[in-house]
Amino acid sequence: MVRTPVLNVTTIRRLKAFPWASDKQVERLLGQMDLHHIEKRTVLFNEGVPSDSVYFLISGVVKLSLRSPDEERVLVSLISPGELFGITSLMPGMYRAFRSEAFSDCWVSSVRPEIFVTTLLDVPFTDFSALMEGTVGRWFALLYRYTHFQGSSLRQKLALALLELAQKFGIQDARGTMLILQLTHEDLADLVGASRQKVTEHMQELARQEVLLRDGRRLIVHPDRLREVAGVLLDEK
Amino acid sequence: MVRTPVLNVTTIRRLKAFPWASDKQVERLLGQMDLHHIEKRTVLFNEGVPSDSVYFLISGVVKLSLRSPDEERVLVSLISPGELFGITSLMPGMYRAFRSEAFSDCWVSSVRPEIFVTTLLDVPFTDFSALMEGTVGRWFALLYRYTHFQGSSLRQKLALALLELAQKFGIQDARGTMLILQLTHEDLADLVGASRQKVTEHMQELARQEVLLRDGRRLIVHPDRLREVAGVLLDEK
DNA sequence: GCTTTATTGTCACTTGGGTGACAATAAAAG
DNA sequence: CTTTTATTGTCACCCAAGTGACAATAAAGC
Repeated sequence: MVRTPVLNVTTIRRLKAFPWASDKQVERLLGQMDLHHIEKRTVLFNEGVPSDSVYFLISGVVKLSLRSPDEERVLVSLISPGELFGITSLMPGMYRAFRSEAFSDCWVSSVRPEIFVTTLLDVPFTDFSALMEGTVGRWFALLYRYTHFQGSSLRQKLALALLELAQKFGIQDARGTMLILQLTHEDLADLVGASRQKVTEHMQELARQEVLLRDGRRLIVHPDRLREVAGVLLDEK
Repeated sequence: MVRTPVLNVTTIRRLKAFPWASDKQVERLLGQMDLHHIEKRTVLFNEGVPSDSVYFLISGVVKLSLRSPDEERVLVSLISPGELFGITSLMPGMYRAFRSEAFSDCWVSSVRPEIFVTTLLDVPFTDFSALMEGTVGRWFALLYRYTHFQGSSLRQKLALALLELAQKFGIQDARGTMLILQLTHEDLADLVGASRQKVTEHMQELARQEVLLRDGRRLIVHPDRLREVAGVLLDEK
């Protein structure tokens, strides 16, 4: 039989979680948190599902992962006791980017993000959430790209990088999405961590397959075909 | 001569920045923001310096980069007009993780993070800042690792990953920092995006060089030597 | 303890992408 | 327009890391 851990202010302090919060705030938060025992290998949430809870790890280890284009699993991070995770739920309308599963037997607690924020910070959740999206949302997009670089070929990395550029710098054009940016192959190489020469080769290959085309030194890309090449079944905004 | 852009509520709305904020809030914020013209290739801030301002890009393109172990530049991201950047300043005591420089001629505006937060969200900056650190701080650490993976050898990636694990799961031991975690070489391979076999080879090499040692299936590492191997001149917390 | 299963160690072979070198263009600068 | 400089294209060669295959250990289960 497993002994249920005590979840009180002392426990929280020992785990060095929320060091800035007052005892009163922590107590109020604890009153709203539930407690689950999760057996090793159990999946807490999968990538793609709506983000509706913040999780707090009390004991054990939680693993965050995603699947790469070749069906391999990329281990993104291991969560240690005292850490919060699943924090995409602090931004509006987000979906889980990673799968989380118990790496060992765990005790986990969860809260609705609105309660988490309003308890620890005296501010409406929607305001906080919107500010988060406007600020750290970009970091998250970056993290998304970099984690998906793992286990991808140069070709796929290029497609992924161009996709991000298209979202940021693209304007609609009769022939596709035009990037209003003067990018050299060297810039692209620095972006995906490759050599200039190989980028040239792959860009030509992509042009030959009509995934993109060059108008002088401007690029026109086809986001849907890029998505196909990137091999990531991403439905993210 | 360059024409100074008008920075008013209409401009902000056109750039689709802070869509959640009221006209009044935006106006108050604008009153506190300054305006700079930055010429192409000018460095706004370098990695390692204290983060003390939030930046807002009005026009042009800003480039975020870092230098890899082999002195190459990794292009982390290109910022488009309407985006905020330099947001590590929203967390306490942070240093710039990336260099930011003008990729083209730019108009940039900056504010002190305290003013930014208190204007857009009615909450003390220290509270907000602490909550940010406790939540998205982890994302940032991840982003840090992944961006530094670029242009690193497997050996360096392993060192970097082990360093992160030591921070999370390490306890002091007479022989170094012991990881209280049962990690297989396959787990490590998934973490750094490599094959199991090569990880085995490199781990042996690292053990031979006394960067780490194995006690049964537990790892004991030397963070300072790992840092050396990682080749990243990181002084981060 | 003994058997089964998971993990580690080792090696030969293949391959994607790095490197250097140089030609062919295309932009800038004058 | 012409010269200079930056960018793109192409190739041969090399190397780090992936792959498959199997032996050697070490844990875990019984």
